[in-house]
Amino acid sequence: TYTLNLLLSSIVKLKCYSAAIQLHMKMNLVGIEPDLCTLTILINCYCELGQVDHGLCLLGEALKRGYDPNQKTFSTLIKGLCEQGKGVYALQLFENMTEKGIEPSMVTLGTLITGLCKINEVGLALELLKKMSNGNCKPNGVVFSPVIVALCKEGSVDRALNLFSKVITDPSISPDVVLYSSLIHGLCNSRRLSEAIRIFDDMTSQGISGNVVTYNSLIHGLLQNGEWKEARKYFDEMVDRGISPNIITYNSLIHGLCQNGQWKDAKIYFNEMVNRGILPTVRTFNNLIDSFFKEKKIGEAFELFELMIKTDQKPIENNRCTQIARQFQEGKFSTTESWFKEMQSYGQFPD
RNA sequence: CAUAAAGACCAGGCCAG
Repeated sequence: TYTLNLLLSSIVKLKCYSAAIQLHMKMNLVGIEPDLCTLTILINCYCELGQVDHGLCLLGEALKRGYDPNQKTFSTLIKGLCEQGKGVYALQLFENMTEKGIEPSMVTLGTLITGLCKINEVGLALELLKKMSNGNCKPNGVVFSPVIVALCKEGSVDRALNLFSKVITDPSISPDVVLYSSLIHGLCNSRRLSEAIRIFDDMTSQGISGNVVTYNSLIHGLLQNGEWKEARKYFDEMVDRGISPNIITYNSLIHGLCQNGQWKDAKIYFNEMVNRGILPTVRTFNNLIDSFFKEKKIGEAFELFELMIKTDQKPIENNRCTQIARQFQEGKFSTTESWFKEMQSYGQFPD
């Protein structure tokens, strides 16, 4: 059974959920009995396949076999219920487990809070947090970041700020880089960059250093706000501090620089990224190609389009620049009129 | 601490407004 679980676990890591379920059924026929861990893995599989009901049946099976479902079993189900939009049932299950004498762990609480936030039930999440902070087990820092993210997303940035200041002044909670980054990201997306930077500086002075995600949010936010020089400053700072930019950094940077008309720099970063061994994704290509078309750099755009195809990437369908590039490929722009027309759809007039 | 559970970052298209 131990070996079976090991195997199931790696199958799940590959996201082959139905394969895992089938394997379990076969092994069951051969007489290998599932333990609680097996069942928890399978519950997760059913949840991922959108079949929470089957997951609940497995909880029943666990009970029938005399197993005591633990925090992990319940967390898995709670997550599944939330992902199906059944936040109320998730809350019920959370309360049920408490009644049964299984103390929810921080992870269980975090799972529930995250699940509720992701289905726009921030209200329920906040209510639950309030109840929990009056109880015996105080929420840790982790459970607050999904709430902050959700509040920002729904536009209640000020409420997020409020909650954040309560959290960081609470002596029983030690804020971490994720908590700060969540707020920084929310502020960036609301174009409140000076506040984002202030929080970033606060974080640094608290001895918490930003990581690649923190910098990504800032760089992206600055670029969306037209502050591309600032964005490059943070990019340099990040590299100076020994933080390696990742594909998301480069995609944000390239896209943002293009939007700000800095396509030459964008191309430099594209080359830098390749030199660093970071493989451009189809997004990277699309951003650059799109921008080259807009800049009427047809040759460069087409060169990249071919490079994209050479390096494995499938062009994005339903996309203006893919369509135009294809038509180039097929030699459809033999007439100036057709080209003219296509380029007009870009809001540009060919020279 | 083991085989199972929680938080932050990137383009476009479509639909809704």
